[in-house]
Amino acid sequence: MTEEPRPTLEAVAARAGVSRATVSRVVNGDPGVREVLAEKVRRAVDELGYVPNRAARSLVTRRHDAVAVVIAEPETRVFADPFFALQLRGISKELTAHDIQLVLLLTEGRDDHERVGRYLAGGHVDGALVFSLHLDDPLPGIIRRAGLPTVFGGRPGWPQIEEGGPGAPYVDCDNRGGAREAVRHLMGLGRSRIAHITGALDQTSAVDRLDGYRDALADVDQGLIAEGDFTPAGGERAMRELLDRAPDLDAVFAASDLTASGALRVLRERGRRVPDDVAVVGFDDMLAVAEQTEPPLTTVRQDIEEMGRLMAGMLLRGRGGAERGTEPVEPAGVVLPTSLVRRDSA
Amino acid sequence: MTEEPRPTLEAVAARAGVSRATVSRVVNGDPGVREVLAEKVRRAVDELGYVPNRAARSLVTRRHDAVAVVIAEPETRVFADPFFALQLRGISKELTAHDIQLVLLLTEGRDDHERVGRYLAGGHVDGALVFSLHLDDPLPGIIRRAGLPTVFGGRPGWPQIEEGGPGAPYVDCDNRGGAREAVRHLMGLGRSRIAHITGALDQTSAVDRLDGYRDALADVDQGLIAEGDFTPAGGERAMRELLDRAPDLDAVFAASDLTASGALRVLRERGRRVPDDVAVVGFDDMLAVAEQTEPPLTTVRQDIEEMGRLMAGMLLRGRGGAERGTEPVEPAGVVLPTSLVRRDSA
DNA sequence: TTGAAAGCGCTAACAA
DNA sequence: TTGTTAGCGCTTTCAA
Repeated sequence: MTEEPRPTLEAVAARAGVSRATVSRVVNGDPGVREVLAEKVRRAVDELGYVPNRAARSLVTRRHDAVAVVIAEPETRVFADPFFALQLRGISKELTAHDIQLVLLLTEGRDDHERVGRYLAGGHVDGALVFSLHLDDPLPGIIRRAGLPTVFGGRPGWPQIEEGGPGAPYVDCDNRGGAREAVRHLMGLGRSRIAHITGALDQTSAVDRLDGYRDALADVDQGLIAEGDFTPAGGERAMRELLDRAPDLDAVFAASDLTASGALRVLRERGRRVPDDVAVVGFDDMLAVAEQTEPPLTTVRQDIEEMGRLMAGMLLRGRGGAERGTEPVEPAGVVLPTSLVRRDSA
Repeated sequence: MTEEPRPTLEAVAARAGVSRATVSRVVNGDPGVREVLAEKVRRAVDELGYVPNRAARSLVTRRHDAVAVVIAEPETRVFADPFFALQLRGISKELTAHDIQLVLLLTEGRDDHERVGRYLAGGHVDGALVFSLHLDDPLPGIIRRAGLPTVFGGRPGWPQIEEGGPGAPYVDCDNRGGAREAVRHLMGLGRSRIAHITGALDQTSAVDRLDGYRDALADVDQGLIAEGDFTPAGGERAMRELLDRAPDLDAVFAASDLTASGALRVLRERGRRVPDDVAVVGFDDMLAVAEQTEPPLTTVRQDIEEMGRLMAGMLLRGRGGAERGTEPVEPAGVVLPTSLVRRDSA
């Protein structure tokens, strides 16, 4: 590693024939510098290829221009789906536009939680974007205690209103509304025995989608609800269960596209035609899945990348948890709309 | 943001009744400190909840304990597959074990290249792990010029041996060997008209898999090769082409599982039974795809997470590009073995 | 509008 | 073995 000493403020100042302070002002866009000098400085910066030393800057400003993205418990099956990739893209775009660095923290298991907690509390980043999948995850608590501005991805599992204060800021899609729309679509198709395969019910998204399903139905036949876990295998299992329990069902709303893909396989295996005998609607609009199933899947789309962008935006605009001074007026959560994408399965 | 001033070395030193230097030594594991004092210091650290200020440390050590992960051109279709998620997991695990931070840099388009180049050259990280998908990507060049230790994910597209020096370090799976094994497996099944749907040929992985296909065959019928692009749609297109051009084919080796899934759909549509009429082998062993196709896909597995871990390991062990002093003796690239996973399609 | 100077919290000689 | 001290490169009062 050839250690070519990179130019410092000092060097730029010397070259431009001004003081370090002036260079600093120009570099940081302080308007109180005569244009003649500013120009000189800019030229010197260019010629020398000067890049500010972030460490030195942080040391005095106590800012880091970096935020942590914490993805908790990325079990293979969950993490490996395109969800986080897209969300990361959205986040990255927004952060990049503001010249903020993205520090990625992946955790699995208790030890990691502690490590992450220490890191976040350690004051190395200016804020955090947190994805916590499970209701009983201790990480959100740890993070809140760290007193760092934070925005959550997905509605957090704990009660939003605490001690009169605002809840934790989060971004989510309208799981409940989307589910409602899916079921209503099936009803519009004339289906009357509409089953639901849930997601993993220790995640708010699954709970909300189940609630949406219930919303849409006048009265719900419990026998038409089977528990899944967002995976194809879970979808298969639940579909078999449903078919045994309620052979007369004529539609299925699955909590995810992956779930639906499993359900479709079982339906095919059992000789039910889709959508003729049984109409199927998924959730997510994961293209790699929804477009590839047999038949292609009608599903509820959520704009995942946009959710990421929004999370980052909220954090940067100071909507992160630990506010300073003025109490936040806006609601804690931002919920993005979903839309139904019609393909062939319903 | 309540700015509770976090304790400094100074504070710990005062509390422990020693000098800052001693505290620093203890914190950094310098053995030359009497156990009595060390213990006192450790207690003070605990009581105060002291966490070293990384900025201050970097400023003097000129190290950052941070590594950049650069993912170039994450077009939706490519980035959204589980590949990077898994690789990131592997990388994250290795870095975490060494208490190194992961700074994620996603790029799309020229402007970003420049920005990334500037960031890497700016000396904010100690090294970089780079995923560049396309042969003509300018990013690798930019990065090498930045003079930062770097390990590439996937065999880089430029010639490995330059001016007698070692090539750029990289980690890849044995694309060529895996392809060879896939084709030989098909031959072992008695197939004689084995077609190949390539990946995007501006990526080395696709080129290497094509070479492997050619290796296995005594003489290759060009009519049995169709160009794909790693997507299902590409697989469909290529499969149609092949079926028209060589209706007598009895096997297909697809450059990826996604490609294979498209091919399977066309085969079904054309009434060819798999594997009876046409045997199909994919590449990647992406579970979400390979286990879900109809029939489940026989494919070549690569251990993606392990590749990530290895990349990080190489970088940390100083095998990154810009060496200091001793010339690296090991070969530039590390190639991980693949293995054939048999399911039902071949 | 500009410059001089005082640190930010830490490590690393060097002395003791 | 421990302490003293001199910066690392930057921002930010404060004076000029």
